[in-house]
Amino acid sequence: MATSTIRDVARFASVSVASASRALNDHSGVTPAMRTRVLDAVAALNYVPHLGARSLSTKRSNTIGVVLPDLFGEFFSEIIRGIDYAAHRRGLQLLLSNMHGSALETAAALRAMRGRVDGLLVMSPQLDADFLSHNLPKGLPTVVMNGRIDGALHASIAIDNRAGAHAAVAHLVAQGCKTIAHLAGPEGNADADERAAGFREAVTEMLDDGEPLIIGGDFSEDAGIAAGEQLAAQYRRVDGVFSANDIMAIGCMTALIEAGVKVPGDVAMIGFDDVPIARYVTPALSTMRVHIAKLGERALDRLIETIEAVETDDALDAVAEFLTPELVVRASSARTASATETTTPVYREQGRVR
Amino acid sequence: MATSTIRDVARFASVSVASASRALNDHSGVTPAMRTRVLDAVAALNYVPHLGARSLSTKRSNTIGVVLPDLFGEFFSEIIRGIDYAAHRRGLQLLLSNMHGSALETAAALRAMRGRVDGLLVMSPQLDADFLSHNLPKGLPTVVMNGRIDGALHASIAIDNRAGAHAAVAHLVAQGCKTIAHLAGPEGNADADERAAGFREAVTEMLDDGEPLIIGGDFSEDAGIAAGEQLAAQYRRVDGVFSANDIMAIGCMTALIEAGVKVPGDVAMIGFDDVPIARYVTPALSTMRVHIAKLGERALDRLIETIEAVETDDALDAVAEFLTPELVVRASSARTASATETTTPVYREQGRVR
DNA sequence: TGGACCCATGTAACCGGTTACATGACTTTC
DNA sequence: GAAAGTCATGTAACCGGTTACATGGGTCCA
Repeated sequence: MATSTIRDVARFASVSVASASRALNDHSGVTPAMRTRVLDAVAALNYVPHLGARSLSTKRSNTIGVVLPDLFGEFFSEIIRGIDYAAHRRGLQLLLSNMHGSALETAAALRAMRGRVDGLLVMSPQLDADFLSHNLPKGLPTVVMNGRIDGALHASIAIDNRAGAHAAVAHLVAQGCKTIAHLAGPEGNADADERAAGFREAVTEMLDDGEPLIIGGDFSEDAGIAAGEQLAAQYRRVDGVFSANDIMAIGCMTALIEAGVKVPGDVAMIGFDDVPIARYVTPALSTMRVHIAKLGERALDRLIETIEAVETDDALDAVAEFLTPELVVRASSARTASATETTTPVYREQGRVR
Repeated sequence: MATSTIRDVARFASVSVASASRALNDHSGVTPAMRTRVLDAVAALNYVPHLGARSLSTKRSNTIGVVLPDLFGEFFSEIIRGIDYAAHRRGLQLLLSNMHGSALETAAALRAMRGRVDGLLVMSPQLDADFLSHNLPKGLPTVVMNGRIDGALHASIAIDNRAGAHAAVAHLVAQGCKTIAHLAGPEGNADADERAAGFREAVTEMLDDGEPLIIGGDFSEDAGIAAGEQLAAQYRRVDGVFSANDIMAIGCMTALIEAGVKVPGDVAMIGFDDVPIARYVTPALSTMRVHIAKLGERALDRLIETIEAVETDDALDAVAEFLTPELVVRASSARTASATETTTPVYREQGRVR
């Protein structure tokens, strides 16, 4: 049985297509008799509306486009979860497009959204504003997630990496650290760069000797291990490490401990992200928790606002919004017995989580 | 500037819409002159084709619908990653629809795919075949992932949970375990039920006393902890535990160790899934690795085959395909020093992974 | 030179919905 | 009882593409 159209339904019920459409969409001014006739026909023919056709004429797809770069596992699922949660509440669907690879391909992915979505959520830590404004289908409401701030062209929402770095350093200092090193992420990655910048600022601000000590990395566990080995071998003693992400922190810890350096006794360690593994390693890793699902959720909410603003012709200026990471203190940074200093927003765990 | 249509392009280039369309789609029989005129117009107007309209007339959306239940983090991202990987290779996009909640809602999600996708990937460990065949838009190629086998109605692909359970039990037996308990997942969940069934079979087959010992659980860490406490307190000594998933296994291990029971000394432990955390806990958790990304990838590949078969009117019967989990031996099950028995497909790690 | 053929281009129908507007039956009102 | 108003229903245009078929200019060959 070929799938049936609304005209089939209309014919079967001996009414016009307009009436069928009205009955289906609960329009006002439809006789109960008419409604039941149409619905009977729908049931008889097992009719399912063709949403592509519908959105062509209504100019509404009830779909949000999501364009993401290649993301590390947890990050990806969490951001989608957040977006999906907010989308689901509103009966929206998600058109997903991962962009592995070239800018050309990314441009194609963005174009491919035209006429299929009501709005766009783009995450592009490595793409600049210029590229975006050039390749985004004009007139499509867009919210940029976690990207470089682009001069009020689009609404954006991002992690406040600088503030996070500050809080991390402040915590280490409060633990009594005097010489703090930063294990950096890949250069060119916006998050990594901002965390490094925040680290520099915080260190020059809070420590006297103030020579910002930065070790290169690339977010991988191996980079962390390399850094740990390097630190262990080094003459100059570092007593605190702020890693740009948790994975490197874990690698670094492993290498340090293997080399006989005590964590947190000799070196206090703090990461960034709060990946699930962080609380399972030994010692459990202190970190700056990034509520990544919330980032996605908030992004979708703002996108909806933007879409509605466009519809009502309200000018809504594209403010940048930030989510502040929260300090999570665990064993890896507890150098002093009185490790109960309170830095800005502190989340202290009681026992097991979840 | 309102976004322009192909008619605008045609007008601007002073040609017909048909010619414009042909030029845009690289059809044969288009003069180079014509082509450049059209492309110039496209550039001048910054035209981007409306893919919704295109798919309406071509009956091809180049999009695959993906309907998933609420999934635990890693699982979700991995399956999407696999699907995306295979989809990306073919220039396909993904329309994502998570179904939290009711069957009614799920039915709606499935219907909402009509006219927007070329095929459907459905994962439904808790839905039965009847429901599916009733609510899937008829005539839409579909592959069921990890669901109950439904009598050749749709192609399906799933984890071979039975085989996995067998392998796990066989491994424990090879380690010298005499009394093995199964920490089960939630009843009604297909994966959980199959793993429990496999456990029963394996135990009655391999152990003499053969009374299958099953502890209820729900895949959560808390359930694992409860089970661990129960086991530690119990009179009858269990010397091996096969948990229906890793999370419960970890909880169980934690509770056992806390109660003074040695793992693997007193009780050998093996999980299922191989979540990333498994290798970070102490002792590292032996488990049945499920290559979940591959499941998604393979599902998409098969969906494409199905779609192509439909197009060429080839009858392609709906075979069920299985992915066999591989045994990963880590510390938690290494009871004997000579813990080098080889069960079916064994993956033995050398040092750190990734 | 004229008919057959080729081929680039144009015209218009179509995909499957929605909706502005026209129509006509039925009330209401004086 | 006719004019005005209401309201359910139908007709047809439209959303923005693609494509079957018609058209007509040019080449080829007898």
